[in-house]
Amino acid sequence: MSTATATAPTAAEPRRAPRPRADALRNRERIIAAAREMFVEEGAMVPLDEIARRAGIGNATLYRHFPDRAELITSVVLAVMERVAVAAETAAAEESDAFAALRRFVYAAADERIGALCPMLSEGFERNLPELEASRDRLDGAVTDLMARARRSGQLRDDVAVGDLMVALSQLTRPLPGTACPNIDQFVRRHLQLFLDGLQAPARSELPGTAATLQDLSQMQPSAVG
Amino acid sequence: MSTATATAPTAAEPRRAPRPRADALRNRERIIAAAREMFVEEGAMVPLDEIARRAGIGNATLYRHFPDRAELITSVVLAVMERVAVAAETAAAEESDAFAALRRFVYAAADERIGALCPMLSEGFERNLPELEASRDRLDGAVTDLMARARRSGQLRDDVAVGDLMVALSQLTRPLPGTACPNIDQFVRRHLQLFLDGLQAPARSELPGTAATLQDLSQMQPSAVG
Amino acid sequence: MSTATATAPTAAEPRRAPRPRADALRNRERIIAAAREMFVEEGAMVPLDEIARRAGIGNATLYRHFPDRAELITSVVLAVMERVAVAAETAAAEESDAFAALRRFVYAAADERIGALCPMLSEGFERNLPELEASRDRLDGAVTDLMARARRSGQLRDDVAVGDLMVALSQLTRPLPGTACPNIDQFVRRHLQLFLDGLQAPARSELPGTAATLQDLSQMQPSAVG
Amino acid sequence: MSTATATAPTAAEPRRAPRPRADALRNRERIIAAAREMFVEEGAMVPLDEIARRAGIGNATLYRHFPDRAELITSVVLAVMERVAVAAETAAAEESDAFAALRRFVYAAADERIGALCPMLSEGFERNLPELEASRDRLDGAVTDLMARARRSGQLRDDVAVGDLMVALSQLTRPLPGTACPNIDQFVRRHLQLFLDGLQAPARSELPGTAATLQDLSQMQPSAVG
DNA sequence: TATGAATGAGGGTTCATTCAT
DNA sequence: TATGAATGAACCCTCATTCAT
Repeated sequence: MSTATATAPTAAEPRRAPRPRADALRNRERIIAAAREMFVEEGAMVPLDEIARRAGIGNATLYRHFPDRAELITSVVLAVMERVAVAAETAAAEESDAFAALRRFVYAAADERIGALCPMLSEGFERNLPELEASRDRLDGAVTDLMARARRSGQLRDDVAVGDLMVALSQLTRPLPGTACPNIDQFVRRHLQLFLDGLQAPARSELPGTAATLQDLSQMQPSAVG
Repeated sequence: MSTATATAPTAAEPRRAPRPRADALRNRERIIAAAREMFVEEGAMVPLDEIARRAGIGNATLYRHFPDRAELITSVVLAVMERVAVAAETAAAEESDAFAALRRFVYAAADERIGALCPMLSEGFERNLPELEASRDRLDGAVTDLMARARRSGQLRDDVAVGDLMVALSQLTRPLPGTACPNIDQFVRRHLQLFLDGLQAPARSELPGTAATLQDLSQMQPSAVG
Repeated sequence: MSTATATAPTAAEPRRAPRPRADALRNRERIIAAAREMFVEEGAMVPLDEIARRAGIGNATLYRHFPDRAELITSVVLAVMERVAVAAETAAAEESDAFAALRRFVYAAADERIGALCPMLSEGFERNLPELEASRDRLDGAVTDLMARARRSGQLRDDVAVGDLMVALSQLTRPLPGTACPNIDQFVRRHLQLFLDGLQAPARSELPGTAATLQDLSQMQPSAVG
Repeated sequence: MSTATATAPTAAEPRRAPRPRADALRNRERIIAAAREMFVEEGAMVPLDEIARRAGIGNATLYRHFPDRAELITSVVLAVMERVAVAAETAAAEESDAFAALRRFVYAAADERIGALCPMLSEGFERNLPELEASRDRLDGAVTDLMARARRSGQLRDDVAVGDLMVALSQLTRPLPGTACPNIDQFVRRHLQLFLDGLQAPARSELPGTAATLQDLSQMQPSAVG
């Protein structure tokens, strides 16, 4: 990326990414914010024109920034993942009790609408982009640390891994398409808490199957569909 | 279902429902079965023509049986709800241990693809149809019984209600649209087990909000959307 | 195609092309006719909606018959090629003088708007469809015969082949996109006549390059485009 | 072009055209060159952004020089017409035999991609611009001279005029849109030669219709289109 | 002036729904 | 009744053109 010299292009580099314009950047952020909201509220299939309208821009501008829906979804996923990773790191840093930190992260992730990440498990989603893998690894690392600490303190059962937490968390907070009823949130909190209780040590049961990391999830290939 | 008596036309009602033909009934069942499969595999927005094709009938035939998508969804929800209610009753009848019965129901509901019920929470879904309410009450009653019994035996925490279980169950087993990866099932089992562990008494935390019945969920009105 | 038994499907063939409906066939013909006119008048890039409107049908109906523009172009090319082949055979049958037959064919082809065939030389046009090859071979055979006869009678120069005639004929009669000026036709007649005069024996010059058949033209692959 | 004197601002005309900057002129030429190439390769409907990119400039710069596609086409037509006129004059000057000069011109025009002139016959093309008429007259004059000389020498038939030659020449060399197959050129040479043979005296037939000048062609108004 | 970005209008295509056989 | 066909509305996307840097 040559970030150091990026702002001073020499004659040897003729016109290479000549500094993104301020309003373009602002538009890009607006689009991602609008898309995140609408993905959460309406599902990943909302008309892109609606997103553009919510972002207050023309439809073609959206296409300039994100050539197709996949690109937009990827960018939203990236943005959410970053925010959730930050939440995990913040929880670890600011909470002294290990399980309290885990709980705080879970609620923070819900607030960040982590359910918006679920399109990344869909068919056709490109899981292997470098940026995405980097962000995923960052999130994975932060949550792994949170869980390891809780496990060391004897509060988290041994037989669960990051994948268990993240997928259940995503599913439990997943938005109902077409349902923008705010009441649902209070129920989600209860489900999360019950799930957290189930995560506590000592384990009250033996889990079927095996634990999974985020990488495992990323590797899962969707089966062919007729 | 009780179709035998319900449709028997008396002499006083001249031809109100002129006897559904055998093949028509078979078609109706085929459509519902195909729709349930495809809702689970592809989401509730699959093209109706695809459902018709999977059911092996013409598209217009589908419309004869179900005038629009909502009708079809309602019928599928009804069918699933019936099957899940039966599963609850069976679990109660055949399992001696109260929490084992609850667990068996949870897994049976997962097998019945209870996640396909989630469209009933969507905007535009008509929750107040008599048939639907009857079926919902039956399911509610059966699960309430299961939970009451488990609570009486001291195995289920006091602060949870049917709505908590059913919504979380639906969410955790909810299919990923466009993702037909079978691996996901093994993870779902783990999540359900962890959730069940969180349901056990003694309660390991104090739940936020209040417990909800299925009736409460049905009353929730989706907020207006621009 | 099993045309003989097509109207009486046995139980052994469950629903295989259950007889095309009369109005569907009529629509198909209307679309092809409208498309041919508009391709000739406006070029191959006319909006398909315009074709549908000219054909007096809805736009989606056009897509039911021809899934994309390529399919439609292929069908139009086929139809024109058939008509032109018939014209060649008719000219051969009804004209006693060999060169007169050739001339009659050339003018008939112009009247059939053979210039509408030119899209078949465009990039992305699928040249290798069986039906297309059959039609092309029929046309090639008919014109080859016409030319052979004229050559035997000493009226046609030896160094020209079917490809020379057909491509020049297509180009000279090619419609000007956006130009529906009828005056142009009288000029086209002059050009065709001049070209025919150039085809007469004895040859007034030595032609560069080599003669080409229609097959040769079909084999030409368009080079990659940046 | 006579740019030197035409744009020299006198003291009486205060800054009517404030001296075109060197790089602006260079850009203008680049655009025309790029447009000519792409019109020939891809047809007159290529996206203007593509032309700008091929020319190595921004899209808005193209619009500064040519407010719309029509202006650009006009300029390209002008440029090509100039080059073809020069070719005609050169052929007349350097070739002693009259018909050889005509033949040389025909091939030179093909090399100059005279087929790129065909948009000038399209609907919406503004034929009556002074510059265009001047250029057209120059070309007309040069070709008329060539033909007159060949006619005087008894090598060119009497019943053809400039319009016959130029339109046929344009059509026969016209590029196939989307087809950049180089093989076609060898065939074009054959067609041109055959056409030239048809032009030779003595006339082998009587031509239908009447001969046309370039002016006649310019006068032809496209008929109204639905 | 040259440029990247923004935009609205329009074309291609799909899909829920209706029609006619 | 069951069906293939027809339809228009809506979505995605492109492109000519304008705006702001």
